[in-house]
Formats: sequence, structure tokens, C-alpha cells
Amino acid sequence: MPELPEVETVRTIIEPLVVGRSITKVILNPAFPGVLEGPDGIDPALTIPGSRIQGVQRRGKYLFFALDNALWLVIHLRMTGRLLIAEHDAPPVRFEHLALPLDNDMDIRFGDQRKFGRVRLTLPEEVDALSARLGPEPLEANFTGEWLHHALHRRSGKIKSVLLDQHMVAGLGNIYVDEALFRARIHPLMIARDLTPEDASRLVRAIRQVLKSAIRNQGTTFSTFENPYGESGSNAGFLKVYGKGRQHAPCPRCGTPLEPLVVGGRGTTFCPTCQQLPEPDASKQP
DNA sequence: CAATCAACCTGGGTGC
DNA sequence: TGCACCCAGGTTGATT
Repeated sequence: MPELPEVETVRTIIEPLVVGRSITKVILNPAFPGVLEGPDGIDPALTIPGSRIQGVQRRGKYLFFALDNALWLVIHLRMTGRLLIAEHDAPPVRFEHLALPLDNDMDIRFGDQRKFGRVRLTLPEEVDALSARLGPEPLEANFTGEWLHHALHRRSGKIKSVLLDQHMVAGLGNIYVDEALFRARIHPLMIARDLTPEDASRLVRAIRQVLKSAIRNQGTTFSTFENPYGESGSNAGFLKVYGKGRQHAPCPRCGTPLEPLVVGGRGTTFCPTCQQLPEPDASKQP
């Protein structure tokens, strides 16, 4: 479940190891066909070799490798994808789909136990279109309480579902939405447009704090996340509510047993004391 | 346009 | 101990 902090952890580690290096080969594992995609008429396996990596950027949960042939390698880890660095002669990583040997002694390896992850050679205009479809970066300055309050104005869905929508905000997934709503004391079922400006402002601060601290801890390893060296992140031990609803663990703030809930088909945990739905406003009834 | 939901996958957990 | 079943969730696409 790599979300923004996990993808940023991968980016931070991998960028200095690959920038300036050329990709010499594309090695596909025939057991996992279809992981590598490209634009119509361009075979990525033929086009990638010889290209030099100029930089590695992150947008939401996507990684963008800028190549010197003006194309981009766009990688999404989805649920269980892993991007690892290994020496040329190191054995394949678990569920290895793709190896990209560099012009030193290292390879970039992509593995994914569940075949959801994707590596796509992408035209610049496709990258622009993809980025334009995503909401703002929650750690950048334009993501403010005022902006969020306005953006939620036309949304009649549940706040948790709206925050998971990458068109609204880029990079949040199930873990950090639950954590941020808990921190901001907002019920996951609250209707998005009913959030007050103060709610939106608290929520923005909570999202930022939750993401920043997860990045500091190199991400959350709940089941499969590993950084490019194959190491787990340490943020799982700092989660306040995610995954704790089913066993009714005590709320770390007030001690009330946490409650599990399904919202938009996603497992959800909240504190029934700290995160309450607002009273229905009688003045708005006909 | 927005909301909802099935589909894609498979390791790991649960219950019998 | 074995086995059938169910669950986890990021994104896409169909449907309402």
C-alpha cells in the first residue's frame, strides 16, 4: 500500500543512485508479461536502452523518471509493487517482473506479487495530462484549508471517499486518510461539503503532519513495503488508528474502544468519541 | 459531473 | 492438519 510517504521514500533513496546513469538493457521476466507498457507504435524494450536518467520526480503516488530522449518512465507501485536496487549478478528479487541494468554495476529491479503495478514509457504530453488530472500535492503551499474548503463545496460524498480521490488531493491512501481524519477529529462519514472552514483547516494541518512524520520514518510497512535497499519503514509503530478497529484497541487520545467501519468499500477505523458527526442543522430543513 | 461498485490479483488469515 | 473461503486496497471503467 505505497502512498505518498512510501513513494517519496523510494524516490529519495533511488534518485542519487540512478541520476546520470544510462539504462543499458531491458530484461523482462516471461512469467510476468505485460508489466511494461508504451505509447502506440513505440516498443519500450527497444527504446529504453541507451537512454540516460536525468532525474526522478514524484507526483502523488507516481514516480517519474526523466530520460534524456525526452520520454519518461512512469512507475506506479499500486498495492504491492517494489522498486529495488541490486547488483547485476544478484539473483532476481521476489516476484521480479523487470530488470533495468545501468551503466555501472547496479540494476533497477521491479517486483510485484500481485501484478497491479505498472511501468510505462510515456510521452511528455501524456505525463502532463496525467499530472493535470491529479489534485494538488498535500505538502505544497497551495494546499491550504481555504482551498480545501472551497474544493469540497460541491462534493456530496463522504469525506473519507473524497480524500481518497486522487483528483481531489494527490497521494493519500487508506492508511493516511484514517490517520489524518483521526488527528483532525473528523468522522469519516461526514459529508464533504458540510466541513466548516475550521474543519478544513484542521484537516489540512493533520494531513501534512501525518505525511511528514511518515516520511521521516521512511514510510509504513504494513505488509510488503520496502525501500530500494529492501528495508522496512518504521512508521507502522507510530500509527494511531489504522488497522486497529477490528480489535477495538483503545483510542490513544481518550481510551474509547476504536470502531471498524466500511467506507466506500475500504476498511476504516475511527474513534466514536473523538470523531463525531455534526448535529443535523434544523434550520436547513424545509 | 459526481457517486458507487465491480474488477483486477494473490498471500495470509480465519473458521470448520 | 487440511481446506474452503474471505480479506486487504490503488486505480480504472461501467453504471446509475
